[in-house]
Amino acid sequence: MSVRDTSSSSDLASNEQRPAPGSRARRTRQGASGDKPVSVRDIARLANVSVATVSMVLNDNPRISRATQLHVQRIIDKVGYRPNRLAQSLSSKYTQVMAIIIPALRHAFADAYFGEVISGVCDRAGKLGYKVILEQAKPDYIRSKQHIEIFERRYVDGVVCMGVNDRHHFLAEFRDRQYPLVVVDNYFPQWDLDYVVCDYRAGAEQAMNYLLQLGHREIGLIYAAPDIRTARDKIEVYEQKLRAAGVEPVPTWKADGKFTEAGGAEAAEQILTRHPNVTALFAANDKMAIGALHYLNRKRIAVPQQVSVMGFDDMQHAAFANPSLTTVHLPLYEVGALACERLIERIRGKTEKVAEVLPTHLVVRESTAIASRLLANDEHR
Amino acid sequence: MSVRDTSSSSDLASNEQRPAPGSRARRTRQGASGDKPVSVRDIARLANVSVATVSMVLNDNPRISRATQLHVQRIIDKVGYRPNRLAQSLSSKYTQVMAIIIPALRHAFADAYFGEVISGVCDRAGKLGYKVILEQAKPDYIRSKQHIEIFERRYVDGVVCMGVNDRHHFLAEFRDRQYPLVVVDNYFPQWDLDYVVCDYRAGAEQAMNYLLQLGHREIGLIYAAPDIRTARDKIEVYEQKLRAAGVEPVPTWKADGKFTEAGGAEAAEQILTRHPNVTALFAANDKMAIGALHYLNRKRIAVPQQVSVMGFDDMQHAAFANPSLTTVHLPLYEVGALACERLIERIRGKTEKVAEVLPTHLVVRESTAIASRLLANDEHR
DNA sequence: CTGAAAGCGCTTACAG
DNA sequence: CTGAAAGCGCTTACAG
Repeated sequence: MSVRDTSSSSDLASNEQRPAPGSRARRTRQGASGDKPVSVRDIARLANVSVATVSMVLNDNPRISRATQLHVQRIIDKVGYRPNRLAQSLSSKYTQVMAIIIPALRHAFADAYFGEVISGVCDRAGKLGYKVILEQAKPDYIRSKQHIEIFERRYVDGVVCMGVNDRHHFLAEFRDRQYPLVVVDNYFPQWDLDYVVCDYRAGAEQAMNYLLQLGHREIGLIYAAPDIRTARDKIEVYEQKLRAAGVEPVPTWKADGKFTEAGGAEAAEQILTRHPNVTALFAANDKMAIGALHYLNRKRIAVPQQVSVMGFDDMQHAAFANPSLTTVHLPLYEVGALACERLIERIRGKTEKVAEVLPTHLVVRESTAIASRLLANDEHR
Repeated sequence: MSVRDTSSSSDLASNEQRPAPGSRARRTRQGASGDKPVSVRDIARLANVSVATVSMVLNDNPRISRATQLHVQRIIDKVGYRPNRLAQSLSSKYTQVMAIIIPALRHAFADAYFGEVISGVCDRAGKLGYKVILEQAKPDYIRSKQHIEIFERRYVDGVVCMGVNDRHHFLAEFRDRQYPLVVVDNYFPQWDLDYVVCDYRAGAEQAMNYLLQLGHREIGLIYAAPDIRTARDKIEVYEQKLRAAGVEPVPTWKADGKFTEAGGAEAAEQILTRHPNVTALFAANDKMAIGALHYLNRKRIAVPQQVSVMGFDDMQHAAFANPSLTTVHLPLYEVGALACERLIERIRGKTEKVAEVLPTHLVVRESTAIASRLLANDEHR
């Protein structure tokens, strides 16, 4: 016992003077200038305290006296010491990293919808001291359990999932393993997951109320992705609102636009070919609405004089469509930021269920007008 | 000496039977089910080999015999063992993580331009076993040296920088410290940095050649960000090409559109108000071109009959503008993917300078036509 | 070809 | 309030 004590304290003493025994020529990369980066041990030596004390100063441990705190901090600042995060994470329970998981869409990040949410997540994460990694959940990513691996291999403390639908059963695996997860802009009554979402029902109501008030009755719906709960909400509200206005919705007033411009154009064509008396098109996102505008322009159908077009999302370019797009504004940036914040609270042990719904509002621009059948003159406006 | 040996081997022996001494009730979080995750030691025990051997199997070390390799691998697979990446990174030199740094634009990620590049980086990184973190380089991010910190604190092995301009002096700091860096879609003759870029000069030439061939002579330029080298390239080519065609460019044919739709609309207004005889507008990106289209539509100036509009970038929505936009296609996804790949090679020790230039091509759509002054009838097309 | 040991740079009970 | 020691889970010379 005493022998070990002696040997280890002599080891320690020698550490003060020169590099530890085994570390002679290892690791030459740090800073590429060849010098080893400064460590807790260096600070401890300079400050004449133990490494434990330095560590506690670093972590604002209240057990450290104000005097020591200041003394050690001054040295840390002077030397410009930065604790190695890998070592911190290995010792502590946390990596201070979260992942944004988004499914495998072609060039997914090029979509302004996701981009807005990502911006919100990243900004808030940065403010709260977290890093964000980006994960694309392609089918074989899930199959090979890589979404679980990022937790098991200690890459992240939690995940934020966006663009997910009802068939993404992998979401339930996070819950089963108690890995912190917040779903963004969607919700899953069947799986009991935390979520932060825009109020899609209210948004759809605002859109439909406005179109109905303008006198539209035969209203087409360009929907998409019925395997997404919030997307179904829009469809349901559309039908409910028509019925409430005394109009029985015709099934073929609807067409799937797949959330793309091309899909929106095709859907508009389908609906208007089958029902030339439709006076308004409600698209479930701005991209499809812009696709519809494109089709209508090409067919020389005047917007909004002959057909009104209503978008959804209020992406930045909606204001610069020709004509500019009336749409429903979604607080996507805020949704991302809030999801990030709630996730961090979960990681830190908060147990209350997260179920936030943020309000939307209508933005009236130039693609909507009074229903043409109410006017003597189609050219009006 | 013999005392230490004895005591440590008895420690070791006891480790085989039960958790290590100090680890009694620590770390209860892993998997939240309470059980400690399996480690190299567990695998070593199960396979009857040393942890060194397991580690070497994990790292495909060729010194391990084929038989042991297979034997250990089978056990790893059976148990579903996943090495802790934090521990791996702490021991080895690499984190297998790279950062994408992009400057502080409002909701930066919502821009399709950046999104395309990011998609390329992420896809390629995933294939090569790297994770990607997102960093926004706001002014005080740089001021507080956080871009250096991600290296010093061992968050990342390298960075890819996009959206940077000549005043971003922090780029040189990466080079000075020999931190791996690849600049995406821009280049810095003054700083000797690795880069992967689209051929902006060739792209601008394709655009100008086409407009000139259509008979346009008084061509407006909606430029932006002259502090970006590739953006200046477009301006230079525009002037060179005009002169080569015998036209002396008038300074006020140019206006700054700030790379936004609103800026593009304003720039178009400025140019056409001052020079009503301008027959074509060349915008340095699609967003500004769409802003210009918006202004022209509003002013009832027919595109392309009265004024042609040329974009740049070929973003997805360019095809759905009204009218659809003639533009220059940029291989942004490929640029991102290649930058990622070259960065990883750099991280792994390759020393050759990276200076890749990827080709662009013209995409002719409906926003351009023969110069109106050449036609008797302005309504033609 | 394989093993024992030291080390990576932190944090955290534990003891005082 | 502070220090000594063990531990986090890997990798890597070094020795055989």
